[in-house]
Amino acid sequence: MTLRVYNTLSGTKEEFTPLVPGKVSMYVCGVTVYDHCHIGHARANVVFDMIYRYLCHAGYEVTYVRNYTDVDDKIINRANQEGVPFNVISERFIAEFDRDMAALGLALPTHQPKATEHIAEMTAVISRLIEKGYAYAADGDVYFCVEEFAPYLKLSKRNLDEMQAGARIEVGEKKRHPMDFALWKGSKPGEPFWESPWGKGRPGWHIECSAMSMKYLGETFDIHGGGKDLVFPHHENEIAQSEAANGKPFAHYWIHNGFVNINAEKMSKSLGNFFTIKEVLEKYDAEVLRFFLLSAHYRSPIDFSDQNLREAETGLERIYTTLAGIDEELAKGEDSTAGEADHELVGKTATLADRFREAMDDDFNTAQALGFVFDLVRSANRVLAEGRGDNRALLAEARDRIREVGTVLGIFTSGPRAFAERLKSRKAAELPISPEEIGRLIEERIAARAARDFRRADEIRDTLAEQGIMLLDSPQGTTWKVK
RNA sequence: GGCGGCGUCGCCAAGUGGUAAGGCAAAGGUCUGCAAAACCUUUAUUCACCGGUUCAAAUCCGGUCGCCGCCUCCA
Repeated sequence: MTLRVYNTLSGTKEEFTPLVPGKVSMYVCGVTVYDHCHIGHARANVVFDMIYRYLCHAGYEVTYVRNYTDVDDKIINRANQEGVPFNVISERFIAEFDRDMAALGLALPTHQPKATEHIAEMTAVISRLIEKGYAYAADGDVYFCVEEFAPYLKLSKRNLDEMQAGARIEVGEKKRHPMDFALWKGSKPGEPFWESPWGKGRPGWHIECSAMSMKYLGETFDIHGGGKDLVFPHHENEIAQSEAANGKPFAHYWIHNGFVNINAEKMSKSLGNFFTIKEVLEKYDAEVLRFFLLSAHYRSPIDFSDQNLREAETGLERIYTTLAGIDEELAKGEDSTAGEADHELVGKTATLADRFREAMDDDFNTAQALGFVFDLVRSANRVLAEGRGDNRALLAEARDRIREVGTVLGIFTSGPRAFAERLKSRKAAELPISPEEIGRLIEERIAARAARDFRRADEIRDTLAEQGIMLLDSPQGTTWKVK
């Protein structure tokens, strides 16, 4: 089975055929670095990280480019508010972005170009557009002439007349057509600027992606991605600039991820209903967040709520519990006897990689892929519960298959014990009782149980339970966890 | 107003022509001094509603209702 990808351009799933066999070139729009990232940014970046990892896993040599938009109105505004140069703001939030992405366990893209380091490439594209009659300079600004580019709006599937009827467009006096967009903006006093054939100024938003993708990936490349909200105008304008300048197709496959919602409404800065990545990571483990984001298909909206995050946490814990159980079983040694291998577990283990690939080949269906993992987990748990000391090699195999899937999705990457400890210490910090006090009560209970004073033992269990602590008895002793 | 998407068990979520994955929650059982975890069993004859096409539809077509997104910066 071959990879099939939903292409926004055609509106259908298409078989994925890269330009150069065995290689994939992919450009994803990064962030404008003027503030901390929110969960919506987390989703977009986790989704494309997953796609990147899967393409690599599928054997492609992938060149992945993700940019930083480090000059723009919002950055300048913030810099003015704080009374600092714009690059102080952009550098600060580039560092914050990098920190957030590292916390989420993202692989680094091949290239992470910054707009301000590619001004020359941009002015070159703009000059070419003017020469070809697709753009015009007007009093220090340069605009793209949308009427000159016939396929304009082919990605968002609109038409110019209707867009105008919508009439929320400001008719810039320098523009010939109200939909024309800026390639270059003449700088006002106090704004950062670069020299150009049209005077001092700075690039428009869209041109950086055209120029940088061309530099790192060529005039035509395979995949261009970003959030759904970038379809219009950003990606539409990129297509116009690049295809007009080069006379060649731009990106072949356009992939857009769905939004993160809060109460079924889009999370966004303007609505003010957003959570930053840092806020969420104070409450939930990064792997839990990642698991949650991948538990729905990347194009569907996903609703962010405490309940959903907690469910994701419980689900992920279930998988880790199994991995821990397998490790414990294996610690007991080799297969005890040459017993018969459990048929179901053999089957589920042997087919996981294929089923995973099938799900992922169908437009990166991570939700289905995780369902298959849970299938195998249940089989493994059954064998574990049956105390099959004769199936250890098989259990080890199952664990390795689960881990393999996890590597591609960027989850199950911790040791099971480390994961459990992380969750525990995170939750313990919110408890009304100290771990020392819990330990003391556990000791007391052990003594009570040894004396068969079950009444006192249960009293202690109940007291702790009231404070959200569950005691777990096992032959190895008593441990506790936070519920 | 234009364009696009969605509506599947109490909740989350796969499934896009062949007779409803998976997770969470819930109930019963096994295990346990009692618990927890884990295992086993149960939980949608039905996929917003109404028509139509088909041997066959959650999946295709038409209509209705509801929700959301884009059309302005936005992942």
